[in-house]
Amino acid sequence: MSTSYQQQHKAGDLHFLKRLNRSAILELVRRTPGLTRADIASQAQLTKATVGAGVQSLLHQGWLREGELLKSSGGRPGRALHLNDERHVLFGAEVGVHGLRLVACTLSGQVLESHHEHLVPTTPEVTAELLAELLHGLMRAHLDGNRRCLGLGVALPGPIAPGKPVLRLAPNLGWRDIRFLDLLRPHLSRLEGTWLMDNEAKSAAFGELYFRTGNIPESLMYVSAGTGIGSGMVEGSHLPLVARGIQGLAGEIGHTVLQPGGLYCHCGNRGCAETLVSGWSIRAALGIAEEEDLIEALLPRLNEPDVQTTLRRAGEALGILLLNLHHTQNPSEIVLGGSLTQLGAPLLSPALDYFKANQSRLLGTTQQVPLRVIEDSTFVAARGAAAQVLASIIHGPSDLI
Amino acid sequence: MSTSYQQQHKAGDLHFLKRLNRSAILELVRRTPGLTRADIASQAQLTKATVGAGVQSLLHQGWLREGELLKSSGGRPGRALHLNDERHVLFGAEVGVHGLRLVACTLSGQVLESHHEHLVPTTPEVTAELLAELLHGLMRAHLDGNRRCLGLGVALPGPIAPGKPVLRLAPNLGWRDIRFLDLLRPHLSRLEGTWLMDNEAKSAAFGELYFRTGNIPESLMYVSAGTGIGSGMVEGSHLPLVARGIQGLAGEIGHTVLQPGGLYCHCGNRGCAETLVSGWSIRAALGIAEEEDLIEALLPRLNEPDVQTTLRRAGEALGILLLNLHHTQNPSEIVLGGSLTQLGAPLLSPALDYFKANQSRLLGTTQQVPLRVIEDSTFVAARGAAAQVLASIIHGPSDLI
DNA sequence: CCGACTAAGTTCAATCTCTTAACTTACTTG
DNA sequence: CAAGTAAGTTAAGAGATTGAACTTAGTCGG
Repeated sequence: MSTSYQQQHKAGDLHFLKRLNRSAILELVRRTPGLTRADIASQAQLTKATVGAGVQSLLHQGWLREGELLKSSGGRPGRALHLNDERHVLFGAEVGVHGLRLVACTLSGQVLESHHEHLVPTTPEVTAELLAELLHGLMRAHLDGNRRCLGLGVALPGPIAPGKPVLRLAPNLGWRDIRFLDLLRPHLSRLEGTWLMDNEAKSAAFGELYFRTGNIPESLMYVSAGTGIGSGMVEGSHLPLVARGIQGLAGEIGHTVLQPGGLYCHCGNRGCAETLVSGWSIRAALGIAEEEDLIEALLPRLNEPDVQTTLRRAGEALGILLLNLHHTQNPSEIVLGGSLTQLGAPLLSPALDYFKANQSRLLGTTQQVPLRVIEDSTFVAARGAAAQVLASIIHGPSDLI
Repeated sequence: MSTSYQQQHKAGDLHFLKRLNRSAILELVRRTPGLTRADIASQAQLTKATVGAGVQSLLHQGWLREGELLKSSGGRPGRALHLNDERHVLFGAEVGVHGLRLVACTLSGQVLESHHEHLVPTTPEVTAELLAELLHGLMRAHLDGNRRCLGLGVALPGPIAPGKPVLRLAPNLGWRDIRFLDLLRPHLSRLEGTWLMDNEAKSAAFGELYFRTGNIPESLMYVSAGTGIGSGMVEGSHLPLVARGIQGLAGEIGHTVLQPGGLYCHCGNRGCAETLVSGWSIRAALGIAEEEDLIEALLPRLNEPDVQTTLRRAGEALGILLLNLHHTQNPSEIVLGGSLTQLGAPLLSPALDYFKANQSRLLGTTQQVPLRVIEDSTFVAARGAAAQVLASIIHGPSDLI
């Protein structure tokens, strides 16, 4: 699992304990807005006195705010506590194959502003400079002296070296071994806080789990179907961890083999999932040029038989892929995003049908794993990267809490 | 991930902190035998005073023992610390399709005694009674008043309901929804400590990672190739967590689809990995009856062309399975066990060759993921279940530390 | 309208754990 | 054999949580 911010703390002192309790309080309110001090005390197994002191300091530092007085249940009514969305800002960005996406968002994950710049990234250096410029615009608008910047997260379309901020490979950008944050830093010296980068599907998965309130799934898998196909798995409701693998290859489901002896993939192997379902394989099957936008080109053609056949076959492969993930990692919830979801039923129905028909074969349960499709996932990864910044501060070694 | 013993502690008091530090000290010595108090202090970021007090209490309770005086490096020589293997005992058992396996082992994972009872389990009740009887033998031999029993772990051949001690399904035993510990308990009232049960591949994976000393891999996947085929994934060197999934289906790689439209599997779906590589599919392909021991039947026939073809095809499927796991979860290390490994090169060479040939395609690195084959994995799962007992005590809410 | 009741939140002395700093122990080196 | 160095111990002090008493702020019933 090993997320970058995971505490190496095997042991701790009193200061560590204090921070642990502060972050536990903050987490409880984050996940269940409107909790009272008394609720926190009973849920976190702390005394009223400790919670009182902790809440006091979190209020003072602008992490929490007091809300309405709750209905009394016979005694003194409790005071609702909420995240204070006014005093901090998180920045998230995604470098995609077809553009840059940026968000500024609050502690609770509310997007203050987003921006989508359509372009085909060229070199890492030029892309970093452009992204920095766009980020400057967001910073000007939201760092007005009232808000403190907590940091920047960048999502990238490829595996990241674990432990090091290095993009190992982005086949669809033609990039390899890029220290993208280092390219960004000279242009953004005034952006303070935590800087991090991650794979886009992993950032997206993290954000989808982390910003949720109420009933939190134990784990969540995000499947990103675009030019390539990748996934991110997040587990643990308290401190969600992202599965990375020793080389950052966890989630490279596009290169799992579904058809032994099948078509050659750009990775050199045969029968990879991406040869069956991916933006590039659909382009290849239908002869759509790189310059054209795949979705725009296909949406008017969905009634054509060859388009339908291609999408149905791709959808069937996607269904198998989803079922294989179910039997390999069995996430509590699957979220399907990426540009291909915009193609709708012709692609998705065969996938969802296969998954639904087969997911309960082993156990014979009626319990179904929820599978949610996000039609517009434009900012999901960028927002997820911002979520990772917040988590790194709440659970990491930072002293802001 | 969510192992049963994972602390729900979101917050803690001073007593919790003390236990955390004690368990950190114990973990450090466990992973690096021969550490001195000074080494622990620097590695755990604690002061000499805290470590001194912690070690004192762990010595007193029989967890640690003082060893030899180390070579001085100019000043007072440090005193080596080791796990005390004399004062505690862990019991582990596995209910397999072809027999019961039991071990008694020490804190450091050393097997004091093991027993393999060849039989085909009948009903859960009868099996539990027999297992209890065999365990009584081990208890008599090793609970001599000098040792305290820390608990019992039972490994079972099927998915376990997460959070509940229920075996959801064991297709090769014909069992379903069995509370095996509840069946065992009436016969073993004198076996004190933590009781737990888990899937055999998950127990095996856990034990292979947990009892290792020195350089610990960040994660480890155990692939169990026997009558069926399953896997277990463990991550995190400090507190290793076992991936289970929301229904306990994580690791059911035998039912990932490798051949769309392929043969029917007993689960009802088509083209599952188990239809290509598993004890039962090899039996089916070669017409070997259930009554015969598969390995004994095949070992003399390895030169026959149809046996070679069958095993080569199965091996190729196993290779694809391993590569898919590499691209889905990317473990730091893969361990291959289960009875089929005894078939040797005819099955394994195609698998290992395919994996080695393809694992570095994406990144183009020279770094290879180590893949180790265990020829005799008889007691791996039982010992792993014992490891899980130890972990549940060191990291769990128990007050023995 | 008012007093009894209940539960939320606060205050403060007590308790517990870690830390700092001085001290003791034990071996190496010249 | 004395100086030097590092391991390990001890005792006073600092800091965080706790428990109990207390204050606050509602509801409920007469």
